[in-house]
Amino acid sequence: MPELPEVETIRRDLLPIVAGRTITEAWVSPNAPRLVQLLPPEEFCRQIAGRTIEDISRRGKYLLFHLDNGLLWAVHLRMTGRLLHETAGCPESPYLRATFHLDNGASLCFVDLRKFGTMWLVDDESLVTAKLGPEPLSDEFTPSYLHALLKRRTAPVKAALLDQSAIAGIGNIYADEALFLAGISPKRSANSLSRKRVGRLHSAIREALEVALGDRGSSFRDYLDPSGREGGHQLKVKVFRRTGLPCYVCGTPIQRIKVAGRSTHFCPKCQR
DNA sequence: CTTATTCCCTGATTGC
DNA sequence: TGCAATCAGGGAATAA
Repeated sequence: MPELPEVETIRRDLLPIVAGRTITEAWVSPNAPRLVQLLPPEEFCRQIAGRTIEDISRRGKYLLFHLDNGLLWAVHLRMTGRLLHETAGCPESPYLRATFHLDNGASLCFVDLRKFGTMWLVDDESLVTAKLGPEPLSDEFTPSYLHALLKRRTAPVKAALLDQSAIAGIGNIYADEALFLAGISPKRSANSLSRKRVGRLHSAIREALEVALGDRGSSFRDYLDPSGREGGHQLKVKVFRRTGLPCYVCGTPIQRIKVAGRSTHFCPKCQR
């Protein structure tokens, strides 16, 4: 599940190898009817062909390719999407959903087992990212912002962290990790946290994301970088998918419960 | 406005 | 062992 650290790793890897490259031909699988949003797939392919990639940015979990005529190619990998860079065409795969051939013979190959991934070709970024909250690693994301946000919510604090309109880019892995680092139970109602605890949570969110970014993200099941390599942070998580294993701090077995409809891992002793 | 639920999709996992 | 039911999960849509 690519979250902010994984998507940012993809962005950083791809930028130097595709910036300045022109997409010579695009193909979308007829077996991926929901992949391309807002445009018929044929029209999407026709419009993106001939465009040069000038830059790549990221907003939350969205990867944004800036094209030479001002159009934006936005990609969301959702659960199982991968954007692979191949130097000699896309290998056969039953899960290959779209291909983008470049003018140097390389290709970007969109592979997505579960077909939840989506992409857009738009002239206005806000058509895709308008509802997103601030970037958690930006100056805009302050302890005061987080405090005000949590104060008006009665849902569990984890639900607030997963809400992309509140904070952009946190998913199930880093919500659990941040709450462990902050020593806060994922079940706690968001508005019950003191300002001091919110301050700790703010730092913990940044810590969890920055360390994971340094490890090139986490590969629990599906995530691979553009070269097909795994990230490294799955080996360092404190609670995520460590159900029954001892907490690194106190030795108490890590518990798994459902919060906000998502499996949630936490230490019942360290997180109150 | 917020919150809870359902749906999409398919391989992996669980349960009888 | 075998096969069916359930799970996993981001986010849109829907309902309350």
